[in-house]
Amino acid sequence: MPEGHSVHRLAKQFGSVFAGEQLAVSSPQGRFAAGAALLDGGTLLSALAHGKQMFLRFDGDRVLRVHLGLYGAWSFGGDATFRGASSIGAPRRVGESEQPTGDAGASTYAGPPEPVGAVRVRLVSPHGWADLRGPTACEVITAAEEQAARARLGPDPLQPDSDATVFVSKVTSSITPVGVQLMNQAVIAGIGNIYRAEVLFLQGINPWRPGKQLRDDEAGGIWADTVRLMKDGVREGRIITTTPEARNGRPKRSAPNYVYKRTGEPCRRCGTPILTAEMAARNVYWCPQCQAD
DNA sequence: CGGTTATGTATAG
DNA sequence: TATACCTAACCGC
Repeated sequence: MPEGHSVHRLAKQFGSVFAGEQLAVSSPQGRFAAGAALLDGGTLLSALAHGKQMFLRFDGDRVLRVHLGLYGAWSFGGDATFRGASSIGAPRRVGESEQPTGDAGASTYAGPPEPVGAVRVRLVSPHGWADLRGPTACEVITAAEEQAARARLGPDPLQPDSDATVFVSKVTSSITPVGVQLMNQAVIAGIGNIYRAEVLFLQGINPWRPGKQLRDDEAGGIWADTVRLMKDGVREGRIITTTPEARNGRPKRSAPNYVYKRTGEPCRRCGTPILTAEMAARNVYWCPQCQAD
């Protein structure tokens, strides 16, 4: 998926283009017909991202909980109030940016297009539309259930009131490798496979090191760098972790990351070939020199 | 056109 | 640890 930064961009977008609007909700694909009927005609009050989950709060104690999973994505279109709205979700290539959607920001908006492909949910306001494809989770819950779902998540580096000490104490109290813990959404909410690899490289920490062997300041460094990287991700709409110097003058898209998906290629800092291994069913990447342990 | 791949998670065993 | 979920782009034939 789409790591946490994408979900925060989505929540912002829903808040700016749909909040306060009455929405027609449907499920062109049919798999969400019952849930769509519950929401149809409701007014969107607010949108919130916590980690990789998004909560769209409607009036009448109705909340649409969406988790994009590995392949989910939203696309948008509409009149001038939708200017800048992009398709946000699972990119298909490393470093890919969000794609402008068909008629987002059109000066003459004539309503939503015929649904293309498997559209699980379609939201339509007087000003535009949003289509959701391929989510892992998509359900209508209550505000109380939203609170319960959020209580199962760890602190989100992108929420200003998140408590870094909660993350630090969790990660340092378990012998589980730090690279496994960073993918555990109950430890820190929003990190995915790219941020895991990149933040551990930047902090010079081997993914296999047990959490208990991290000093508090090392865990705090992981948190602080994750906040920085994910804020950059929200701003850019892509995960760019390399500095211009590390890219050696090359464009961001050709060298966006230090280690992610660079198996066998030379480390951008020391030239040592990047290693990869399976860790908790996902590929982890690291530089054996810069992240000796 | 079929096989592969993906920034994720839940569940079974 | 393995598999299911179930979408779309990409690649090789």
